[in-house]
Amino acid sequence: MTVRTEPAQHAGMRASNLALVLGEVARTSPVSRAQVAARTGLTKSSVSGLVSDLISAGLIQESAPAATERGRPATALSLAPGGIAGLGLEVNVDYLAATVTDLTGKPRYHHVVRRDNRGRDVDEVVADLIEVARTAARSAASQGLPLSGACVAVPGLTVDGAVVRTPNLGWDRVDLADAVGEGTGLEVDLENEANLAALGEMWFGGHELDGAPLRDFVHVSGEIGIGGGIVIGGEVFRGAHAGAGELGHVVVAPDGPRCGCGGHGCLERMAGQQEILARAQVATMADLTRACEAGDQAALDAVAGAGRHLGVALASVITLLDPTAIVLGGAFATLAPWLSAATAASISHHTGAVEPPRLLVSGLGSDAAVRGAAGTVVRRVIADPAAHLARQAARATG
Amino acid sequence: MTVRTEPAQHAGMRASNLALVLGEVARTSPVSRAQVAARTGLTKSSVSGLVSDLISAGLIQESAPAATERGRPATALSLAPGGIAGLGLEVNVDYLAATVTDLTGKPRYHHVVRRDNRGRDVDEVVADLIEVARTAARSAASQGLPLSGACVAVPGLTVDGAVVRTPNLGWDRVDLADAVGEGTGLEVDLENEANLAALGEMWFGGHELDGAPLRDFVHVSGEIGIGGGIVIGGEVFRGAHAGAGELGHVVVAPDGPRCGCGGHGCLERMAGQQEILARAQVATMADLTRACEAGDQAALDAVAGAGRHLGVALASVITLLDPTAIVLGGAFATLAPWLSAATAASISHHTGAVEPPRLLVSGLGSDAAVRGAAGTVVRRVIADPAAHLARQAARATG
DNA sequence: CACATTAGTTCATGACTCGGACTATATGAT
DNA sequence: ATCATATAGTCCGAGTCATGAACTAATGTG
Repeated sequence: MTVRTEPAQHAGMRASNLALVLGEVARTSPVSRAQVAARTGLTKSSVSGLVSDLISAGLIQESAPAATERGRPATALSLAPGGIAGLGLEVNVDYLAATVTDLTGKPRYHHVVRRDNRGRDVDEVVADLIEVARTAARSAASQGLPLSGACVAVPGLTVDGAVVRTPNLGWDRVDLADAVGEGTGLEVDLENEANLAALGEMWFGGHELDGAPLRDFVHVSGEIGIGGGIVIGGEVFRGAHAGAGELGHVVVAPDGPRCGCGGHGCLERMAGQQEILARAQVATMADLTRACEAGDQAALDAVAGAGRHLGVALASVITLLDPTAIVLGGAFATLAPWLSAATAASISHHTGAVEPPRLLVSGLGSDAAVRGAAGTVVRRVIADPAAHLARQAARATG
Repeated sequence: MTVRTEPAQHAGMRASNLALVLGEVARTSPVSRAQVAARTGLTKSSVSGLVSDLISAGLIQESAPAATERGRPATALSLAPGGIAGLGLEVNVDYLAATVTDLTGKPRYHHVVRRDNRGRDVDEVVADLIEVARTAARSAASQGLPLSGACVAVPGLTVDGAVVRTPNLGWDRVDLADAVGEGTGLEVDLENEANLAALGEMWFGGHELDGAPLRDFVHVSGEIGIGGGIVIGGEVFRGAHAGAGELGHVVVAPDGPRCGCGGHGCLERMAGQQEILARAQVATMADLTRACEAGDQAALDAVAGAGRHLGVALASVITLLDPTAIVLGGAFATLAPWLSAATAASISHHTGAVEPPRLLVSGLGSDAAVRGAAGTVVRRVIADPAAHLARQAARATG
C-alpha cells in the first residue's frame, strides 16, 4: 500500500540488495555468504558480488574461517569496526555531550561537559558545542575512524536543521546544523532529544522482548521536562509536522492548572521535576533520591503521585498506540524503584482488558540521546550503503 | 531507514514500476504517457511498455487524443471503469451493508439492511451477510464488473481474518473471512470498522487541506461505541497488535467511573451515546437531534458536555500524534452543529501553543466504513498491479 | 582414499531499463 | 502550400544486474 515515488532502476536494485546484505550482516554477525544468501533469498553468486563491494568499501570484513559441521568451512563476515563511525552530540539544559560510535555500535569516545546552559548566550553555547565536537572528531581520527557525519540531540522541536523551539533552553530559530557543520566540516543533522533517546535505547539499551529486540515501544524521558519518543516498526514516529510524541503535554487532569505550554493539566505540569521537588520539599533530584532511599514519606508520596499521573498518560498512550513496551528513561529511570509500582497500578486501573505492555527501565539513563544520535549516523550508512559508496567514489575521483 | 526484507529482482523492479505508473494514472487522470514519464522519472520507452501491459490487463484505458498547445496530441490515459471492482461489506450493531466500487472509486452498487443484530444467533447474521454479499456480487456481474475481492468492516478487533472481539455486538472468535469467502467465492479480508471509515473518508470524503487530499489525520466514529481511525502517510496506523486507535478508551476523567472495558474514566464512558441520551433524557439519537433542533437545554448541555470530553481526548491525540486534521464521523457528524464548538474550545484549552489541526465533519456519515472497505480492495490492485496480472495469467493458463 | 557435503566463484543467459534514433501529428511562420 | 518547430509515442541496440548451473575449494566420514 506504500505510495511509490521513485522509479526502480538497476542501480536502485543494486542499492536495495546492498542494503539487504549489509543489514543481514549487521543483524546476525558473524555470518557466511551462504547463510546470507539463504536468509535474504538472493543467490549465492549475487551475494558474493555484493559482499565484495561492501568489503572493498570497508564496511564489512572477513575473519578466519569457522569450521561448520561438514564441508568446506565458511568464511565469517562481520561489520568492520574501523569502517566508519558516527559522531553524536547533545545540547541540553545542564550539559553538553559527545559520543563516537563505530559501525558495530561500540562507543569509541564519550565525553560530557556539565554546565547550566540556561540564560547563556546562544552563540557561546554553540561555540562550546563545536569545541566539544572537534575534540571528539580528533579522537576519532587518532583511532583511524573516518566520521560519516554527526547528529545533534536537541531538547525541542527541530525542522530542516534548525532549532525551532526549546521550551526549557529558551532557544528560538537557531541554525544549529549549519553552524556545527561549518565548525566541524561534517554533514550534521538535528533531531529531538526524546526521539534519539528512544532510538538509543532500542539499539544499545540491551532490551529484549521474547528474545527479539524492541521495535514498537514508547520511551519516556524525564529530564527537566517530560519527553516522549514513539518508535513503531523500528522507526521514530514523527507525525505530520514532526511534533508527535509530546508525552509531557498529554492531559492527565482535565480541570488541572495551566501549564507552561498554554494548555491545562498536562503531565509535565502535574508530574514534572519542578512539581515533584516542590511536593517532596527538596531542592534537587539528588536530594530527592536520598530522601526516597531514607524512606521520607513526603518524598515517597510525591514520587508515587507523579507515577500515578504518568500512568494516566501512559494509559492513553497504550490505547492509542498499542506498543509492546514502555521504557522509563532519564530521571524516571532513577526514580523507578519508588515510581514504577504506582505507574503500573495506574495504567491497569485506566486501561482494563487490554493486555498491558511491559514496563521497562532504561539501561542508558541520560546517555540514551547522545548514543542514539551517534547511532543514527551509523545506521544511515547501514540502511543505504550505496549512497556511502557513491560518496566514497566521488571523493576518490573528485 | 526501512528494513528491507526482500531481494530486489528484475520482476520486482517491473512490479514496482507498474505500481508507480498505475499510481500516477490513478492520482492524476487523464494523463499522457509523456506526462507519466516526466513525473515518475522513468523514460518514455519504459512507460510505454508498462502502460501497454496495464492496458491489456484492463486496468487502464486510452481515450480520445486531447490537443495540447503544440505538437502531436497526447492520448489520454485513465483508470478503466470496467476493469475491476471491489466489494465492501459491513456488519454492525444495527445494520448490514454492501457496496461495490469500481477502479475509479465510483460506487456502482449500494445497499443497507437495517436490523438490530445484537443478541441474534451469530450464524444467522453471517448467513444474512453472505446473502447481502451475493446480491451485490450479482449486481456487479450484471454490470460486467469482475470483483477482485471483498473486505468486511467489523465493529471490533480482527486478527488474521477472524473476529476476535466485538464489545457491542458480543461476538467472540468468529471465522468471518472464511465463512464469507466460502459463501461468495471471493478472497475476503476483515478490518476494523473505525479504520475503514477513516480510509473511506480519506478516499471518498472529498476533504482537502491546502488543495491536497488528507494523509495524516484522525477519524472519530461515534456509533454505539466511540472508535478512532488513525491515518499516517495515507495508511492506517495499527500499532504492534492491531489495537491502536481506540479513541473511545482514552482517559478523559482520571477519577471517573468504571467503563465497560474495565478501565476508568474512558471517553466512551463519559461521552458515549448511552451517556449522552441519559443526560439529555431522551430515548434515541433521532429524539436527541430533534431536541437539539428545538433548543432543548438539557439536550444541548448533554451534547456540549460530550463535546468537551471529546476535546480532552483529542487534545491528547494531538500532542501524541500531531495530525493535520480531525474528522468527526458517525453520530458526531450529525451532532456537529451543537458539539464542535465545545470540542474546539476544549481542544484549545488543553493544548496551548501548538497550532491546532483542522476540525472537519464527515461527508459520508455511517457509509464511510463500507465505502472504505470496498476502496481497500480496489486500492490493493492499484498498489500492486503485478500481483493482479499474475492472478489473471494464472487463471488464463490454469 | 573415495565420497559426501558445504562454501564460494565463474560465466552464459535472460529480464529489465536506458537512451537515442525514428515516426506520427499537431501549430505557426513564410 | 510548405517548411520549421514542437511534442507524443515506438523501436531497437546497449548496458546493468540477478539468476542458475557448472565449477573449484575445503572439510569430515567410512
